[in-house]
Amino acid sequence: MSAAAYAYQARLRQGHWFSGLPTALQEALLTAAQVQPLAAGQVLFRRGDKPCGLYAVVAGGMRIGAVSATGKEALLTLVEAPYWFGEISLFDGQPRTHDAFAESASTLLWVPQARLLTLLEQQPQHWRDFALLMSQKLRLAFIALEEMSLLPAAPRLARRLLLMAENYGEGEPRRVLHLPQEQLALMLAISRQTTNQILKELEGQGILRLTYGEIEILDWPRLRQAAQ
Amino acid sequence: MSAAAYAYQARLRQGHWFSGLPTALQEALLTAAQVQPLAAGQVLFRRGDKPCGLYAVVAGGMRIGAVSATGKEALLTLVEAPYWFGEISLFDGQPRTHDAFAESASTLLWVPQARLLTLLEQQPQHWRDFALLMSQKLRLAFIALEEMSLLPAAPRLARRLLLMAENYGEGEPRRVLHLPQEQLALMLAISRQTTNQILKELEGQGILRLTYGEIEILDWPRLRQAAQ
DNA sequence: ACGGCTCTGTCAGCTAGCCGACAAATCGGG
DNA sequence: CCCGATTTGTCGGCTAGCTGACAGAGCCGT
Repeated sequence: MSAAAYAYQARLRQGHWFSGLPTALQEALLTAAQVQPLAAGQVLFRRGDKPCGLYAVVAGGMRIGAVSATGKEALLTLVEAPYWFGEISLFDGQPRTHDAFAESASTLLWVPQARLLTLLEQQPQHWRDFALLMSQKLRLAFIALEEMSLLPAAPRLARRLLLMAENYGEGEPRRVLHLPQEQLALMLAISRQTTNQILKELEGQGILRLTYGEIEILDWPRLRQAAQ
Repeated sequence: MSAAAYAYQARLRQGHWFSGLPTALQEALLTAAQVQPLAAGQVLFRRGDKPCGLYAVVAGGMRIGAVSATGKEALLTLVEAPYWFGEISLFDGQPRTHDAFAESASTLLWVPQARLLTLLEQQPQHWRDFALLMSQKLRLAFIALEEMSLLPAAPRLARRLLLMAENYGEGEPRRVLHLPQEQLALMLAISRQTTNQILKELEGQGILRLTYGEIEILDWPRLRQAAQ
């Protein structure tokens, strides 16, 4: 359809999942995709919304989380390019599990649900390829659940930093994480104050450098060590 | 192959996932399945094991969990008939995420990996049906993660009791849960003592009845209320 | 019916991490 | 360049839930 999506082909190929797809499916996705720009803070979908298709972050970043009945926020992840999400509702047709909104001005590729389903009707073997996305997330979720019950706050924080720096396995490692400590706290389910305390401790050891709204990783091996 | 698996057809049809499958796939699964009895405590697979196929509990119960490097155990779930598990490794071919062993003397149906893959090569549209299993688990994992960060121990425990009584959405609700408080504690990542305290509190309110190794649900509406 | 095992019930500290509060630093817009 | 908003840094008090310990109760094999 819109050839505009092809502009991001190279960026997407840096991702683990996309680059592992058969070329024909890569092509089909790009053909079906539409470019969707988002302003900072703009909502893409909310928990409970109807399925609307699959998305890829190609620029900027998305916050995926949920707000509880009592107003407390649980942040699941903060993802950057090249990262695909939204596949659960593709499979089961059930409502969205989370809220998604742009962390900063961002660009997404959007593959509408109907086009995906048409594609999959013609090429049903690709269901497996999309399921692969889900299996990655299920593995990550299991790991997170387990760490939550077994590890104290400090190593959990270190692990999360490493995971985010590697964009959850997609893309190249980044040295600088652009996120406020408050949001990191929400992801780890620890308070902002405790988060700050642990970060300061790591900075004191020369492992991190903290600046306004940013965390820079200075010493990867020792950060890995702090993650146990 | 072995017609023995057909003996459990009716039991499996009580499950949400299996009963929703196309009849042809139900048949194919039963044909491909082998009956596998397990003694109490017997290990089915361990974290890190190679993929070996898909399993269904048809009698007894399985404990799914993992032991950390430091020896602490995190129990993910305790599942009873009719419940299917083991599908993640089917999709990505990666090692098992958890340990699985029989809670009591149990009977499983085992559909070997190779047979499944052959079946899926011939009927690739069924990849979606298996992915549905995964989507259910991912949704449950997300809910668990969120509750862990947002809810205090007591409502979390109440929710888990309800979930287990409904066997995680599969099968009919059961009034009596046969599990020691210690195991419930491991699932919720709270201590055995705290678990006991909360249970006693609920018993005092007439919501539960506690006996040796068992928890009986007396008042469903009020348990739901205690779960917020 | 006895002894060992598992499970429950309940103490009394202890402590990790929460909460509220507030000052200081940084950033962006008019 | 100034003002308001956001973020960081750091208190001190509080408390939910942990740890360890131990008694009693139910169950199972011999």
